[in-house]
Amino acid sequence: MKSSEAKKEFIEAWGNLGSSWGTNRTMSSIHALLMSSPEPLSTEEIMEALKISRGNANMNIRALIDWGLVRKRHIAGERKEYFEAGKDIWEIAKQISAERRKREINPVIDLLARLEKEEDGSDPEFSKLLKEMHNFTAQMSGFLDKFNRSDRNWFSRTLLKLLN
Amino acid sequence: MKSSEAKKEFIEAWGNLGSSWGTNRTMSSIHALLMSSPEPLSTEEIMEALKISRGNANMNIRALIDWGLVRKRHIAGERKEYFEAGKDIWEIAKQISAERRKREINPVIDLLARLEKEEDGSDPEFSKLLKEMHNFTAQMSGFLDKFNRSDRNWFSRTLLKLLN
DNA sequence: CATTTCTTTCAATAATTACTGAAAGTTTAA
DNA sequence: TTAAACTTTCAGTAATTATTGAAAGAAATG
Repeated sequence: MKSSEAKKEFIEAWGNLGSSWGTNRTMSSIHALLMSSPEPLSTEEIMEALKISRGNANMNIRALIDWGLVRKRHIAGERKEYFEAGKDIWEIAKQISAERRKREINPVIDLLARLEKEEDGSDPEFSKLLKEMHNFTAQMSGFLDKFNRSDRNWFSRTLLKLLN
Repeated sequence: MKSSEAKKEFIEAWGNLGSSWGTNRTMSSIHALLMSSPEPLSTEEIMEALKISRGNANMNIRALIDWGLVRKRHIAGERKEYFEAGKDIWEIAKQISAERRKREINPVIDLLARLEKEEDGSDPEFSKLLKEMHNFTAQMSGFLDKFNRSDRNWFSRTLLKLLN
C-alpha cells in the first residue's frame, strides 16, 4: 500500500475518532491531514484535499490553532498563510488533555465543589456521591496536570513501572 | 440549597458533560438521575422526571444497560421493571473506560497496526508518525486495561505515589 | 491609494442526530 | 385463552450541529 493511501485511511479514522469524542469530524480530519503532511499546507490545499469549503476550512483551522494543535507558518516569498501541526504524539496528547481539562473537567469540579458545599445534606447518599465524585474528579485532574507538566519520558517510565 | 435542587443541577451538568464527550445528553441525564436516586426508578418515573417520551427513555435505558452502567431490578409484588445505577464512582469510571477502550480505542490501534504493516514507507516521516502513534495508543490502552482490572484502591495509591 | 490577494464572517441551508408517539410485540395473571 | 400491563420498535418530525458561499474585511504590492 502506498503512503498516500495509508494517509487517506488515517485521515478518515482520525476524523471518526474526533466525531465520537465530541470534537467535530472536519477539525480532526484537518489535524490528521496536517500531521501527515511533510510540509505546511495552505487553506487552498486543505480545501482541495478534503473537499470542503473555504469557510469550513477557515473555521476549523482557527479552532485547531485555538486548541494549540496547529500553528501558522509564513513561507518566504509567499503571501498566503500556511499551517502545520506538531507531530510529536506526546505533545499532541498533552495538548489535548490540557485543553479538555481546562474546558470540560475543571468546570465540573467547580460545580461539584459548589453543590457539595451548598446542598443541605437531606439525602445522605447523595451527599456521599457528590463528595466521592468531587474527590475522584479532582484526583483525575491532578493526574492530568502532572501529565501535562511532565517531560516526554516521565509518562513512559511511569507506565512501565506501573505495568511492570 | 435542598438536595433536590442540587440533584437537578447535577443531572443537567452530567448531561452536558455527556454531550461534549460524544455520548448523548439524555443518556447521561438518565444516568445522573439514577445515580442520585436512593431507590430504583421505573420507566414512567424517568419519563416524568426528565420530561421525555417513552421511546426515548426506553432506548437510552437500553444503551445504559449495554454500557454496563445500569441494571434492571425487579421489585417484589411489582410488575414493571425498575432500574438502578451503580453508585461507586471508581466502578463507574472503570466501566466507562473499559467500554470506550473496547469501542473506540482498540479499533484505532488495529488500524494503526495494519497501516504500519501494509504501507510502503515511501514517506519516512509518515511511517514514523504511524509507528509512534501505534506505540502510544497501545501504551494507553495497556494503562486503561490495568486500571480496569485494578481494585478500588490501586489507582488511588498509585496516584498518590505519582503525585507525591 | 487603488488594486489584487488573501482571510474572516455569517445568514442561509444541508446534514446529522435525537425524540416522539402510536402501533406492534411481549409477558403475566386470572 | 384473553385481556390488561408493560416494553420495544420505528417512521416521521424536531432540534441540533456542521457546511457552504458570497460578501465584507485586511494586508500587501506597486
